[in-house]
Amino acid sequence: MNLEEKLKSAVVEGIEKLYNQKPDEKRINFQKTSKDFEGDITIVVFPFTGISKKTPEQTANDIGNFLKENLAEVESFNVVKGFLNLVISSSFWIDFFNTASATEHFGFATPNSGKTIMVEYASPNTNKPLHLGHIRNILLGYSVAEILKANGHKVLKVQVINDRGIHICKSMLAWQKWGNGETPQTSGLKGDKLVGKYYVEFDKHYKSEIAELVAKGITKEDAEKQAPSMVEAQNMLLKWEAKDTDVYALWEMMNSWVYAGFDVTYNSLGVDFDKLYYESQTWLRGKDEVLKGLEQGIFYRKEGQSVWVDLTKEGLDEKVLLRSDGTAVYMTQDIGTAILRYHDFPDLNGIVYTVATEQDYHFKVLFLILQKLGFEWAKNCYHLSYGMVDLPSGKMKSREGTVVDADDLMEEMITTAKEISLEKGKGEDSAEAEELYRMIGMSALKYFILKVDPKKKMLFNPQESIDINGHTGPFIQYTHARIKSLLRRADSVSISEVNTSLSMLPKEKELIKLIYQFPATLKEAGDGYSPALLANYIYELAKEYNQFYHDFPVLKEEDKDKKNFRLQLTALTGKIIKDSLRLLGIQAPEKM
RNA sequence: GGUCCCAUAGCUCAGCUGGAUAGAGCACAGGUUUUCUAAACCUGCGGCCAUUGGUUCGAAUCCAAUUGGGAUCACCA
Repeated sequence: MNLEEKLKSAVVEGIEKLYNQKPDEKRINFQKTSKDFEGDITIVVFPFTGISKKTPEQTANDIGNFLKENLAEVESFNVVKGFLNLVISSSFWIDFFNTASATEHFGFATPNSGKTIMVEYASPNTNKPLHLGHIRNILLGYSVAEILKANGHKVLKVQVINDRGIHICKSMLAWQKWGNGETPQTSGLKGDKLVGKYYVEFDKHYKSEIAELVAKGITKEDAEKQAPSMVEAQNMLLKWEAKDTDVYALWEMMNSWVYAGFDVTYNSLGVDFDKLYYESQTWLRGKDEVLKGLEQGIFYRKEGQSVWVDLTKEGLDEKVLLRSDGTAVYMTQDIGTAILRYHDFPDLNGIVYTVATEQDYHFKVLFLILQKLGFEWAKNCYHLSYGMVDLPSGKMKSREGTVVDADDLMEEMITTAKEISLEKGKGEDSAEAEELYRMIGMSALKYFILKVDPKKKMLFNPQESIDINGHTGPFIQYTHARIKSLLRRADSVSISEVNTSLSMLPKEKELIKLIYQFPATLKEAGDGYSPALLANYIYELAKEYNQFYHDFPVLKEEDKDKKNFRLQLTALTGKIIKDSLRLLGIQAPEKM
């Protein structure tokens, strides 16, 4: 039983004894005591004045007295208006501290003690390189997965690769016509960049063809359909669906280039996957499921043989699931993929889809359809919807070329980290130093993105993101490095359990209280799929530690017990920072 | 037009299920080094929490309307 639970049941008991009436447990809430008053935990007693029939002050005093007499942890209390401020005994805090220090990964739940959850993230198209938007997706998905693991769940990281469709054919066609056999090896380009180049190439030709046709007096709409490039691309798609050997071989070759390119980016980002789903392998399954639903009368046909689902009762629209020519739409594939996943992993307790907020409607519909099809598990599917990343210049538009390329961005971050280090006179010319610049640059980028509430859209200002002071990843890394440096110097000192009678300084107690909140914060971050909660927490912790570090000696403290205590406090803080950073996908250097 | 999301300091963001005088960082002005990493720490400056009404002991937080911004509503993906 933790402190809050103990307090809660004691408050219930106390109110019952004092006023002969049971209070509503939900109305008992605790909060941190404001800095302006003495105390650790505050109970708001306004809700109980109805029961006590006394003034808030008297009620608070009654309850305070009861708690003080009946709970060893409550050392004293004071009352300000309707606020009952409790002072928790320092022996409680030290006891807690000793246990936490002795725990391997303090705050983490026992591995595999919870549910099995699949987290989907990244899921790019294969015709364009990854950009800043993908970075937010990837960092979020990865971090959520790691946080869920830390909360004891078994997690499967997956992505679905959109490797099928007309867009791929466009790149293929352009490469065939104008590529002269160029490969990543001969061009020196990353595979995804090379394929992306031909996608752009296609678009260029396509547009000029349209312009030509329009000049001849054809409407724009018709021109878009008649343009020779488009007709050819569509033919290619038909050939692909018929598994034409040549087209298939080309498709496989170019996809392999893209995957190799993506892998490089994933590697730089430090993320991984347990399983990949390819749409080319799942799209047919979706068709089957839709046809089954049609037989069961869940869906219906419209004129022209297209298949639809009616969601008007749910306040949504009608949605097409199969075109009149029988081909699949996006939704069809997603239905198939979801069902396949539960087939692959029967013990799955939920799927988290990390997909941009633009698709809120799509996922609402998807989950509804799955429920209509009778899949109970659909209610455990969650759309982790994240906001767009805007630039100071406005929105990112791939068509307008205002996209921030993922690889370029990372490189720039690392270069800047190096420049700053050199400016500060901390640079040196070694492989080790290069690795450090990489860690710092990447942490600036990752923290900048992860500290923002996923649901909210965010502004990505390149200059601020590269910042290393203040509320940033490097600041937290620095705190960790500082801690490590201190501990290195202390390695000859034996660390032993702290005596509960030791008197703590306010700053030390503040640190312990903050550490006390770590498990709850980690749990909230998991339950709410929000790395931002964790990110903001470690910033607080790092800041609190830095203040402590600045004001009080650790190694130079002469009192042996105090020195031991401070060393352990330092060690525990360092462990929590390191563990938390890892959950955010950020490395914690030993030196900076 | 329907539906959904958002609005907090000059800028970027915190503020958990309603609780005490709304917090950080950046920017700006200044200060701290014979002592464990100054990528640190401290002080100052900065707010009608978009507006209006409601709910109640109590609202940045809940409800409604208004204004401004964004997303979405394809036999696209």
